[in-house]
Amino acid sequence: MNDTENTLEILRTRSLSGVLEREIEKSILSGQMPPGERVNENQLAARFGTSRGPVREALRALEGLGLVELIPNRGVFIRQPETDEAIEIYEVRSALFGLAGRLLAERVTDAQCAQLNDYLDRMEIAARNHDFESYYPLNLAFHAYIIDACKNATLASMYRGMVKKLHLFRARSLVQGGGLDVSNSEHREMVDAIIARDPDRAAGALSNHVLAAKARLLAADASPGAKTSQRLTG
Amino acid sequence: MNDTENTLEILRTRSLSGVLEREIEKSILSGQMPPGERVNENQLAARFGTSRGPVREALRALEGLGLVELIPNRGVFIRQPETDEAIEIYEVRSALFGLAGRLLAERVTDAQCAQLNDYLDRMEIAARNHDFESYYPLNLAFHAYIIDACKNATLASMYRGMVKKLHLFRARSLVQGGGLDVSNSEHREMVDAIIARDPDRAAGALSNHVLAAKARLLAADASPGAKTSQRLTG
DNA sequence: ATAATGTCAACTGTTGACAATCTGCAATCG
DNA sequence: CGATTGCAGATTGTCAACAGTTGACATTAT
Repeated sequence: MNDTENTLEILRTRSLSGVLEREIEKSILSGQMPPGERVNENQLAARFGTSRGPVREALRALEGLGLVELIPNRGVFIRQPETDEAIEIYEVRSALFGLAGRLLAERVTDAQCAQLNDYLDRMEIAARNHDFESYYPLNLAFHAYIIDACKNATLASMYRGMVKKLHLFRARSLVQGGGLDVSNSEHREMVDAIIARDPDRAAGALSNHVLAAKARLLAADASPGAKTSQRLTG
Repeated sequence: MNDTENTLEILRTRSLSGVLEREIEKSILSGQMPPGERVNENQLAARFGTSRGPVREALRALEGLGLVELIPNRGVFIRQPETDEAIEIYEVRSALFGLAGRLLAERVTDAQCAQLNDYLDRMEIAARNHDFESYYPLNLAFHAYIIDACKNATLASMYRGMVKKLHLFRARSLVQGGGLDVSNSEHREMVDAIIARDPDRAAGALSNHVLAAKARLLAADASPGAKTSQRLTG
Protein backbone atom coordinates (compact mmCIF):
# COMPACT_ATOMS: atom_id res chain seq x y z
CA MET A 1 0.00 0.00 0.00
CA ASN A 2 1.46 3.34 -1.02
CA ASP A 3 1.40 6.48 1.06
CA THR A 4 -1.61 8.08 -0.62
CA GLU A 5 -3.78 5.07 -0.01
CA ASN A 6 -2.56 4.91 3.53
CA THR A 7 -3.48 8.53 4.16
CA LEU A 8 -6.93 8.06 2.68
CA GLU A 9 -7.44 4.99 4.81
CA ILE A 10 -6.55 6.94 7.91
CA LEU A 11 -8.89 9.75 6.97
CA ARG A 12 -11.75 7.43 6.20
CA THR A 13 -11.56 5.73 9.56
CA ARG A 14 -11.09 9.03 11.39
CA SER A 15 -12.44 9.37 14.84
CA LEU A 16 -10.53 7.11 17.13
CA SER A 17 -13.51 6.61 19.39
CA GLY A 18 -15.51 5.22 16.49
CA VAL A 19 -12.86 2.64 15.76
CA LEU A 20 -12.54 1.81 19.44
CA GLU A 21 -16.29 1.35 19.73
CA ARG A 22 -16.29 -1.26 16.98
CA GLU A 23 -13.19 -3.02 18.32
CA ILE A 24 -14.49 -3.18 21.88
CA GLU A 25 -17.85 -4.41 20.63
CA LYS A 26 -16.08 -7.17 18.75
CA SER A 27 -14.19 -8.15 21.89
CA ILE A 28 -17.43 -8.30 23.84
CA LEU A 29 -19.47 -10.23 21.29
CA SER A 30 -16.66 -12.70 20.65
CA GLY A 31 -16.68 -13.56 24.31
CA GLN A 32 -13.17 -12.27 24.77
CA MET A 33 -14.59 -9.98 27.44
CA PRO A 34 -17.11 -12.15 29.26
CA PRO A 35 -20.41 -10.77 30.60
CA GLY A 36 -20.28 -9.49 34.16
CA GLU A 37 -16.60 -8.64 33.89
CA ARG A 38 -15.35 -5.20 34.72
CA VAL A 39 -13.73 -3.13 32.00
CA ASN A 40 -10.53 -1.27 32.83
CA GLU A 41 -10.19 2.01 30.96
CA ASN A 42 -6.44 2.17 31.38
CA GLN A 43 -5.97 -1.37 30.09
CA LEU A 44 -8.09 -0.66 27.01
CA ALA A 45 -6.27 2.60 26.36
CA ALA A 46 -2.92 0.82 26.61
CA ARG A 47 -4.12 -2.04 24.41
CA PHE A 48 -5.08 0.33 21.61
CA GLY A 49 -2.25 2.78 22.20
CA THR A 50 -4.49 5.75 22.94
CA SER A 51 -5.43 7.83 25.94
CA ARG A 52 -8.51 7.24 28.07
CA GLY A 53 -10.61 9.96 26.47
CA PRO A 54 -11.58 8.10 23.29
CA VAL A 55 -12.00 4.89 25.30
CA ARG A 56 -14.51 6.56 27.58
CA GLU A 57 -16.42 7.94 24.60
CA ALA A 58 -16.55 4.51 22.99
CA LEU A 59 -17.82 2.97 26.22
CA ARG A 60 -20.49 5.65 26.47
CA ALA A 61 -21.69 4.71 23.01
CA LEU A 62 -21.70 1.01 23.88
CA GLU A 63 -23.78 1.81 26.93
CA GLY A 64 -26.40 3.22 24.59
CA LEU A 65 -26.38 -0.05 22.68
CA GLY A 66 -27.01 -1.87 25.94
CA LEU A 67 -23.83 -3.91 25.74
CA VAL A 68 -22.19 -2.44 28.84
CA GLU A 69 -23.42 -0.89 32.05
CA LEU A 70 -21.94 2.24 33.58
CA ILE A 71 -21.89 2.46 37.37
CA PRO A 72 -20.69 5.87 38.61
CA ASN A 73 -17.32 5.79 40.31
CA ARG A 74 -17.27 2.03 40.03
CA GLY A 75 -16.57 1.43 36.41
CA VAL A 76 -17.98 -0.16 33.30
CA PHE A 77 -19.25 -3.72 33.29
CA ILE A 78 -20.14 -6.04 30.42
CA ARG A 79 -23.88 -6.43 30.62
CA GLN A 80 -25.36 -9.77 31.56
CA PRO A 81 -29.10 -9.81 30.88
CA GLU A 82 -31.24 -11.81 33.27
CA THR A 83 -33.87 -14.23 32.05
CA ASP A 84 -36.56 -11.58 32.55
CA GLU A 85 -34.85 -9.24 30.16
CA ALA A 86 -34.17 -11.96 27.63
CA ILE A 87 -37.88 -12.74 27.59
CA GLU A 88 -38.67 -9.07 27.08
CA ILE A 89 -36.27 -8.93 24.18
CA TYR A 90 -37.76 -12.04 22.60
CA GLU A 91 -41.21 -10.47 22.81
CA VAL A 92 -40.07 -7.29 21.11
CA ARG A 93 -38.01 -9.19 18.59
CA SER A 94 -41.02 -11.30 17.78
CA ALA A 95 -43.08 -8.20 16.99
CA LEU A 96 -40.29 -6.74 14.88
CA PHE A 97 -39.63 -9.94 12.97
CA GLY A 98 -43.36 -10.18 12.34
CA LEU A 99 -43.26 -6.67 10.93
CA ALA A 100 -40.35 -7.69 8.73
CA GLY A 101 -42.45 -10.53 7.35
CA ARG A 102 -45.36 -8.22 6.71
CA LEU A 103 -43.23 -5.64 4.90
CA LEU A 104 -41.40 -8.25 2.89
CA ALA A 105 -44.61 -9.96 1.79
CA GLU A 106 -45.81 -6.60 0.52
CA ARG A 107 -42.76 -5.81 -1.58
CA VAL A 108 -40.85 -9.02 -2.24
CA THR A 109 -39.50 -9.53 -5.76
CA ASP A 110 -39.31 -12.81 -7.64
CA ALA A 111 -35.53 -12.73 -7.38
CA GLN A 112 -35.76 -12.39 -3.63
CA CYS A 113 -38.19 -15.30 -3.46
CA ALA A 114 -35.68 -17.40 -5.38
CA GLN A 115 -32.96 -16.40 -2.93
CA LEU A 116 -35.14 -17.33 0.04
CA ASN A 117 -35.90 -20.71 -1.50
CA ASP A 118 -32.21 -21.21 -2.11
CA TYR A 119 -31.41 -20.61 1.55
CA LEU A 120 -34.19 -22.97 2.50
CA ASP A 121 -32.94 -25.73 0.22
CA ARG A 122 -29.41 -25.47 1.53
CA MET A 123 -30.61 -25.47 5.13
CA GLU A 124 -32.74 -28.53 4.49
CA ILE A 125 -29.76 -30.38 3.08
CA ALA A 126 -27.67 -29.42 6.09
CA ALA A 127 -30.49 -30.46 8.41
CA ARG A 128 -30.87 -33.86 6.75
CA ASN A 129 -27.13 -34.45 7.14
CA HIS A 130 -27.19 -33.14 10.72
CA ASP A 131 -24.45 -30.81 9.54
CA PHE A 132 -24.55 -28.17 12.29
CA GLU A 133 -21.41 -26.45 11.06
CA SER A 134 -23.05 -25.64 7.74
CA TYR A 135 -26.53 -25.01 9.12
CA TYR A 136 -25.55 -22.38 11.68
CA PRO A 137 -24.10 -19.70 9.33
CA LEU A 138 -26.81 -20.42 6.76
CA ASN A 139 -29.44 -19.80 9.40
CA LEU A 140 -27.83 -16.49 10.37
CA ALA A 141 -27.58 -15.39 6.75
CA PHE A 142 -31.20 -16.37 6.11
CA HIS A 143 -32.48 -14.21 8.96
CA ALA A 144 -30.19 -11.34 8.04
CA TYR A 145 -31.39 -11.51 4.44
CA ILE A 146 -35.01 -11.15 5.52
CA ILE A 147 -34.25 -8.20 7.77
CA ASP A 148 -32.31 -6.46 5.03
CA ALA A 149 -34.77 -7.22 2.27
CA CYS A 150 -37.69 -5.41 3.88
CA LYS A 151 -35.84 -2.10 3.46
CA ASN A 152 -36.53 -0.54 6.81
CA ALA A 153 -33.20 0.60 8.24
CA THR A 154 -34.74 1.54 11.58
CA LEU A 155 -36.20 -1.93 11.95
CA ALA A 156 -32.96 -3.58 10.88
CA SER A 157 -30.89 -1.55 13.32
CA MET A 158 -33.14 -2.34 16.27
CA TYR A 159 -33.34 -6.00 15.36
CA ARG A 160 -29.56 -6.32 15.17
CA GLY A 161 -29.21 -4.54 18.48
CA MET A 162 -31.46 -7.05 20.14
CA VAL A 163 -29.63 -10.00 18.65
CA LYS A 164 -26.38 -8.57 20.04
CA LYS A 165 -27.89 -8.21 23.49
CA LEU A 166 -29.15 -11.77 23.43
CA HIS A 167 -25.58 -12.89 22.76
CA LEU A 168 -24.78 -11.66 26.27
CA PHE A 169 -27.56 -13.65 27.91
CA ARG A 170 -25.89 -15.91 30.43
CA ALA A 171 -28.15 -18.83 29.61
CA ARG A 172 -28.12 -18.44 25.85
CA SER A 173 -26.81 -21.95 25.63
CA LEU A 174 -30.11 -23.08 27.10
CA VAL A 175 -32.08 -21.37 24.37
CA GLN A 176 -30.32 -23.14 21.66
CA GLY A 177 -32.75 -24.59 19.36
CA GLY A 178 -35.51 -27.11 19.20
CA GLY A 179 -33.78 -29.22 16.64
CA LEU A 180 -33.01 -28.57 13.03
CA ASP A 181 -36.19 -30.20 11.72
CA VAL A 182 -38.52 -28.08 13.85
CA SER A 183 -36.64 -24.93 12.98
CA ASN A 184 -36.69 -25.70 9.29
CA SER A 185 -40.37 -26.48 9.13
CA GLU A 186 -40.95 -23.06 10.65
CA HIS A 187 -38.68 -21.56 8.02
CA ARG A 188 -40.66 -23.29 5.30
CA GLU A 189 -43.91 -21.77 6.50
CA MET A 190 -42.26 -18.34 6.69
CA VAL A 191 -41.00 -18.47 3.13
CA ASP A 192 -44.27 -19.89 1.81
CA ALA A 193 -46.22 -17.03 3.36
CA ILE A 194 -43.82 -14.44 1.96
CA ILE A 195 -43.88 -15.96 -1.52
CA ALA A 196 -47.69 -16.03 -1.34
CA ARG A 197 -47.48 -12.26 -0.79
CA ASP A 198 -49.76 -12.70 2.22
CA PRO A 199 -48.69 -10.00 4.72
CA ASP A 200 -50.84 -11.20 7.62
CA ARG A 201 -49.79 -14.80 7.23
CA ALA A 202 -46.13 -13.82 6.85
CA ALA A 203 -46.28 -11.60 9.92
CA GLY A 204 -47.77 -14.45 11.90
CA ALA A 205 -45.26 -17.01 10.65
CA LEU A 206 -42.17 -14.88 11.37
CA SER A 207 -43.53 -13.67 14.68
CA ASN A 208 -44.32 -17.23 15.77
CA HIS A 209 -40.84 -18.35 14.79
CA VAL A 210 -39.37 -16.03 17.41
CA LEU A 211 -42.09 -16.83 19.94
CA ALA A 212 -41.15 -20.49 19.57
CA ALA A 213 -37.60 -19.58 20.53
CA LYS A 214 -38.97 -17.68 23.52
CA ALA A 215 -41.00 -20.72 24.52
CA ARG A 216 -37.89 -22.89 24.32
CA LEU A 217 -36.10 -20.38 26.54
CA LEU A 218 -38.89 -20.53 29.12
CA ALA A 219 -38.91 -24.32 29.05
CA ALA A 220 -35.14 -24.54 29.35
CA ASP A 221 -35.02 -21.95 32.11
CA ALA A 222 -37.54 -23.93 34.14
CA SER A 223 -35.23 -26.94 34.05
CA PRO A 224 -31.72 -25.54 33.98
CA GLY A 225 -28.80 -27.78 33.32
CA ALA A 226 -30.47 -29.64 30.52
CA LYS A 227 -29.60 -29.35 26.85
CA THR A 228 -26.75 -26.94 27.38
CA SER A 229 -24.71 -28.20 24.51
CA GLN A 230 -27.15 -27.85 21.63
CA ARG A 231 -26.48 -25.41 18.87
CA LEU A 232 -28.54 -22.33 18.18
CA THR A 233 -31.00 -23.03 15.42
CA GLY A 234 -33.75 -20.47 16.06
CA MET B 1 -31.47 23.85 51.41
CA ASN B 2 -28.60 23.46 53.87
CA ASP B 3 -25.10 22.43 53.00
CA THR B 4 -25.41 18.76 53.98
CA GLU B 5 -28.43 18.22 51.78
CA ASN B 6 -26.71 20.03 48.98
CA THR B 7 -23.65 17.81 49.21
CA LEU B 8 -25.76 14.65 49.26
CA GLU B 9 -27.69 15.87 46.26
CA ILE B 10 -24.48 16.41 44.36
CA LEU B 11 -23.24 12.95 45.27
CA ARG B 12 -26.49 11.30 44.25
CA THR B 13 -26.45 12.85 40.80
CA ARG B 14 -22.79 12.02 40.28
CA SER B 15 -21.43 11.70 36.83
CA LEU B 16 -21.47 15.05 35.15
CA SER B 17 -21.88 13.53 31.73
CA GLY B 18 -25.08 11.82 32.81
CA VAL B 19 -26.56 15.11 33.96
CA LEU B 20 -25.37 16.83 30.79
CA GLU B 21 -26.95 14.14 28.66
CA ARG B 22 -30.36 14.75 30.22
CA GLU B 23 -30.01 18.53 30.05
CA ILE B 24 -28.92 18.56 26.42
CA GLU B 25 -31.71 16.16 25.54
CA LYS B 26 -34.19 18.52 27.16
CA SER B 27 -32.79 21.42 25.15
CA ILE B 28 -33.15 19.44 21.95
CA LEU B 29 -36.65 18.11 22.56
CA SER B 30 -37.91 21.49 23.73
CA GLY B 31 -36.87 22.93 20.41
CA GLN B 32 -34.35 25.22 22.05
CA MET B 33 -31.76 23.60 19.78
CA PRO B 34 -33.54 23.22 16.46
CA PRO B 35 -33.00 20.20 14.18
CA GLY B 36 -30.23 20.61 11.65
CA GLU B 37 -28.35 23.07 13.83
CA ARG B 38 -24.75 22.49 14.71
CA VAL B 39 -23.82 21.95 18.34
CA ASN B 40 -20.79 23.80 19.68
CA GLU B 41 -18.90 21.83 22.33
CA ASN B 42 -17.24 24.91 23.79
CA GLN B 43 -20.53 26.75 24.11
CA LEU B 44 -22.16 23.81 25.87
CA ALA B 45 -19.20 23.38 28.19
CA ALA B 46 -19.29 27.07 29.08
CA ARG B 47 -23.04 27.02 29.54
CA PHE B 48 -22.84 24.21 32.08
CA GLY B 49 -19.58 25.34 33.63
CA THR B 50 -17.64 22.19 32.79
CA SER B 51 -14.90 21.17 30.44
CA ARG B 52 -15.47 19.61 27.02
CA GLY B 53 -14.81 16.04 28.12
CA PRO B 54 -18.15 15.35 29.80
CA VAL B 55 -19.93 17.26 27.02
CA ARG B 56 -18.41 15.00 24.39
CA GLU B 57 -19.39 11.91 26.38
CA ALA B 58 -22.96 13.16 26.70
CA LEU B 59 -23.13 13.86 22.97
CA ARG B 60 -21.82 10.38 22.24
CA ALA B 61 -24.64 8.94 24.31
CA LEU B 62 -27.21 11.11 22.54
CA GLU B 63 -25.88 9.86 19.23
CA GLY B 64 -26.81 6.37 20.36
CA LEU B 65 -30.34 7.59 21.04
CA GLY B 66 -30.46 8.92 17.49
CA LEU B 67 -31.05 12.51 18.59
CA VAL B 68 -27.80 13.90 17.20
CA GLU B 69 -25.46 12.97 14.39
CA LEU B 70 -21.69 12.95 14.70
CA ILE B 71 -19.70 13.91 11.64
CA PRO B 72 -15.94 13.46 12.17
CA ASN B 73 -13.97 16.69 12.30
CA ARG B 74 -17.10 18.62 11.42
CA GLY B 75 -19.07 18.50 14.61
CA VAL B 76 -22.33 17.33 16.10
CA PHE B 77 -25.66 18.17 14.48
CA ILE B 78 -29.19 17.88 15.80
CA ARG B 79 -30.76 15.13 13.76
CA GLN B 80 -33.52 15.96 11.33
CA PRO B 81 -35.23 12.79 10.12
CA GLU B 82 -36.47 12.82 6.55
CA THR B 83 -39.95 11.64 5.65
CA ASP B 84 -38.57 8.23 4.71
CA GLU B 85 -37.18 7.70 8.17
CA ALA B 86 -40.33 8.98 9.85
CA ILE B 87 -42.32 6.40 7.90
CA GLU B 88 -39.90 3.69 8.99
CA ILE B 89 -40.30 4.74 12.58
CA TYR B 90 -44.08 4.74 12.33
CA GLU B 91 -43.98 1.20 10.97
CA VAL B 92 -41.81 -0.04 13.81
CA ARG B 93 -43.78 1.93 16.36
CA SER B 94 -46.94 0.39 15.02
CA ALA B 95 -45.59 -3.11 15.58
CA LEU B 96 -44.40 -2.22 19.07
CA PHE B 97 -47.62 -0.55 20.09
CA GLY B 98 -49.46 -3.58 18.78
CA LEU B 99 -47.28 -5.76 20.98
CA ALA B 100 -48.09 -3.51 23.92
CA GLY B 101 -51.79 -4.06 23.27
CA ARG B 102 -51.29 -7.80 23.07
CA LEU B 103 -49.31 -7.97 26.30
CA LEU B 104 -51.69 -5.68 28.13
CA ALA B 105 -54.75 -7.65 27.04
CA GLU B 106 -53.10 -10.75 28.47
CA ARG B 107 -52.34 -9.33 31.88
CA VAL B 108 -54.54 -6.28 32.45
CA THR B 109 -56.12 -5.91 35.89
CA ASP B 110 -59.58 -4.56 36.64
CA ALA B 111 -58.01 -1.50 38.25
CA GLN B 112 -56.05 -0.82 35.08
CA CYS B 113 -59.18 -1.17 32.99
CA ALA B 114 -60.86 1.41 35.21
CA GLN B 115 -57.90 3.74 34.73
CA LEU B 116 -58.04 3.33 30.97
CA ASN B 117 -61.75 4.08 30.97
CA ASP B 118 -61.09 7.14 33.08
CA TYR B 119 -58.58 8.48 30.57
CA LEU B 120 -61.05 7.77 27.80
CA ASP B 121 -63.88 9.62 29.55
CA ARG B 122 -61.78 12.67 30.20
CA MET B 123 -60.50 12.71 26.62
CA GLU B 124 -64.04 12.45 25.30
CA ILE B 125 -65.11 15.42 27.39
CA ALA B 126 -62.13 17.43 26.14
CA ALA B 127 -62.90 16.37 22.57
CA ARG B 128 -66.56 17.41 22.83
CA ASN B 129 -65.48 20.82 24.11
CA HIS B 130 -62.76 21.08 21.46
CA ASP B 131 -60.43 21.71 24.39
CA PHE B 132 -57.07 20.99 22.78
CA GLU B 133 -55.12 22.25 25.76
CA SER B 134 -56.63 19.58 27.98
CA TYR B 135 -56.75 16.86 25.35
CA TYR B 136 -53.08 16.95 24.41
CA PRO B 137 -51.51 16.04 27.79
CA LEU B 138 -54.28 13.52 28.46
CA ASN B 139 -53.50 11.83 25.17
CA LEU B 140 -49.81 11.65 26.03
CA ALA B 141 -50.55 10.24 29.48
CA PHE B 142 -52.96 7.69 28.03
CA HIS B 143 -50.36 6.32 25.64
CA ALA B 144 -47.65 6.37 28.30
CA TYR B 145 -49.92 4.49 30.69
CA ILE B 146 -50.45 1.72 28.16
CA ILE B 147 -46.74 1.40 27.46
CA ASP B 148 -45.93 1.25 31.16
CA ALA B 149 -48.75 -1.09 32.08
CA CYS B 150 -47.59 -3.93 29.86
CA LYS B 151 -44.46 -4.32 32.00
CA ASN B 152 -41.87 -4.76 29.32
CA ALA B 153 -39.07 -2.29 30.02
CA THR B 154 -37.30 -3.08 26.76
CA LEU B 155 -40.43 -2.31 24.79
CA ALA B 156 -41.09 0.87 26.77
CA SER B 157 -37.56 2.12 26.27
CA MET B 158 -37.60 1.56 22.53
CA TYR B 159 -41.06 3.07 22.16
CA ARG B 160 -40.05 6.23 24.02
CA GLY B 161 -36.91 6.50 21.93
CA MET B 162 -38.97 6.47 18.77
CA VAL B 163 -41.37 9.09 20.05
CA LYS B 164 -38.40 11.32 20.83
CA LYS B 165 -37.02 10.88 17.33
CA LEU B 166 -40.36 11.74 15.80
CA HIS B 167 -40.29 15.01 17.72
CA LEU B 168 -37.35 15.97 15.52
CA PHE B 169 -39.17 15.24 12.29
CA ARG B 170 -39.22 18.49 10.36
CA ALA B 171 -42.78 17.97 9.19
CA ARG B 172 -44.20 16.73 12.44
CA SER B 173 -46.64 19.59 12.28
CA LEU B 174 -48.04 17.95 9.17
CA VAL B 175 -48.67 14.71 10.98
CA GLN B 176 -50.72 16.29 13.59
CA GLY B 177 -53.87 14.48 13.97
CA GLY B 178 -56.95 13.57 12.07
CA GLY B 179 -59.22 15.38 14.44
CA LEU B 180 -60.12 14.63 18.01
CA ASP B 181 -63.20 12.58 17.15
CA VAL B 182 -61.35 10.18 14.86
CA SER B 183 -58.56 9.79 17.35
CA ASN B 184 -60.93 9.12 20.20
CA SER B 185 -62.99 6.55 18.36
CA GLU B 186 -59.74 4.69 17.76
CA HIS B 187 -58.94 4.98 21.45
CA ARG B 188 -62.36 3.55 22.30
CA GLU B 189 -61.75 0.48 20.17
CA MET B 190 -58.31 0.03 21.74
CA VAL B 191 -59.63 0.11 25.28
CA ASP B 192 -62.58 -2.12 24.43
CA ALA B 193 -60.27 -4.77 23.00
CA ILE B 194 -57.99 -4.61 26.03
CA ILE B 195 -60.87 -4.84 28.48
CA ALA B 196 -62.23 -7.79 26.51
CA ARG B 197 -58.86 -9.46 27.19
CA ASP B 198 -58.61 -10.22 23.48
CA PRO B 199 -54.88 -10.09 22.65
CA ASP B 200 -55.24 -10.36 18.87
CA ARG B 201 -57.94 -7.72 18.71
CA ALA B 202 -56.01 -5.41 21.03
CA ALA B 203 -52.83 -5.85 19.01
CA GLY B 204 -54.71 -4.97 15.87
CA ALA B 205 -56.44 -1.96 17.39
CA LEU B 206 -53.29 -0.43 18.83
CA SER B 207 -51.24 -1.22 15.76
CA ASN B 208 -53.85 0.34 13.49
CA HIS B 209 -53.96 3.44 15.65
CA VAL B 210 -50.33 4.13 14.81
CA LEU B 211 -50.77 3.07 11.18
CA ALA B 212 -53.53 5.66 10.91
CA ALA B 213 -51.04 8.28 12.05
CA LYS B 214 -48.61 7.02 9.43
CA ALA B 215 -51.32 7.29 6.78
CA ARG B 216 -52.01 10.87 7.83
CA LEU B 217 -48.30 11.59 7.51
CA LEU B 218 -48.22 10.16 4.00
CA ALA B 219 -51.29 12.12 2.99
CA ALA B 220 -49.96 15.34 4.47
CA ASP B 221 -46.54 14.84 2.95
CA ALA B 222 -48.06 14.45 -0.49
CA SER B 223 -49.69 17.87 -0.15
CA PRO B 224 -47.33 19.91 2.00
CA GLY B 225 -48.39 23.25 3.34
CA ALA B 226 -51.84 22.13 4.34
CA LYS B 227 -53.02 21.62 7.89
CA THR B 228 -49.83 22.81 9.47
CA SER B 229 -51.47 24.28 12.51
CA GLN B 230 -53.41 21.32 13.83
CA ARG B 231 -52.50 19.81 17.13
CA LEU B 232 -51.08 16.35 17.58
CA THR B 233 -53.85 13.96 18.50
CA GLY B 234 -52.47 10.61 17.33
C1' DA C 1 -11.57 -13.61 67.98
C1' DT C 2 -14.33 -10.18 66.05
C1' DA C 3 -15.85 -5.77 64.76
C1' DA C 4 -14.75 -1.10 63.93
C1' DT C 5 -11.56 2.16 62.19
C1' DG C 6 -7.63 3.99 59.57
C1' DT C 7 -4.68 3.73 55.58
C1' DC C 8 -3.39 3.02 50.90
C1' DA C 9 -3.22 1.72 46.11
C1' DA C 10 -5.97 1.48 42.03
C1' DC C 11 -9.21 3.45 39.39
C1' DT C 12 -12.61 6.72 37.67
C1' DG C 13 -14.06 11.73 36.88
C1' DT C 14 -12.62 15.95 35.20
C1' DT C 15 -9.75 19.43 33.52
C1' DG C 16 -6.74 22.45 30.65
C1' DA C 17 -3.52 22.42 26.97
C1' DC C 18 -1.79 21.09 22.48
C1' DA C 19 -2.27 19.33 17.69
C1' DA C 20 -5.00 18.57 13.57
C1' DT C 21 -8.71 19.99 10.76
C1' DC C 22 -12.30 22.71 8.86
C1' DT C 23 -14.69 27.13 7.34
C1' DG C 24 -14.95 31.65 5.67
C1' DC C 25 -12.75 35.46 3.66
C1' DA C 26 -9.56 37.92 1.10
C1' DA C 27 -5.99 38.21 -2.25
C1' DT C 28 -4.45 36.57 -6.63
C1' DC C 29 -4.55 34.71 -11.21
C1' DG C 30 -6.51 33.48 -15.63
C1' DC D 1 -15.25 39.22 -13.59
C1' DG D 2 -15.21 34.53 -11.87
C1' DA D 3 -12.57 30.82 -10.02
C1' DT D 4 -8.80 29.29 -7.31
C1' DT D 5 -5.47 29.53 -3.73
C1' DG D 6 -3.72 30.77 0.70
C1' DC D 7 -4.28 32.51 5.14
C1' DA D 8 -6.52 33.26 9.85
C1' DG D 9 -9.76 32.18 13.25
C1' DA D 10 -12.56 28.87 15.16
C1' DT D 11 -13.55 24.18 16.33
C1' DT D 12 -12.81 19.38 16.92
C1' DG D 13 -9.63 15.37 18.29
C1' DT D 14 -6.43 13.78 21.55
C1' DC D 15 -3.56 13.67 25.38
C1' DA D 16 -1.39 13.82 30.00
C1' DA D 17 -1.99 15.31 34.59
C1' DC D 18 -4.74 16.27 38.73
C1' DA D 19 -8.60 15.45 42.03
C1' DG D 20 -11.96 12.54 44.17
C1' DT D 21 -13.86 7.99 45.14
C1' DT D 22 -13.83 3.12 46.00
C1' DG D 23 -12.57 -1.33 47.84
C1' DA D 24 -9.27 -4.06 50.20
C1' DC D 25 -6.05 -4.68 53.69
C1' DA D 26 -3.88 -3.73 58.04
C1' DT D 27 -4.43 -2.01 62.57
C1' DT D 28 -6.61 -1.33 66.83
C1' DA D 29 -9.96 -1.68 70.42
C1' DT D 30 -13.37 -4.39 72.73
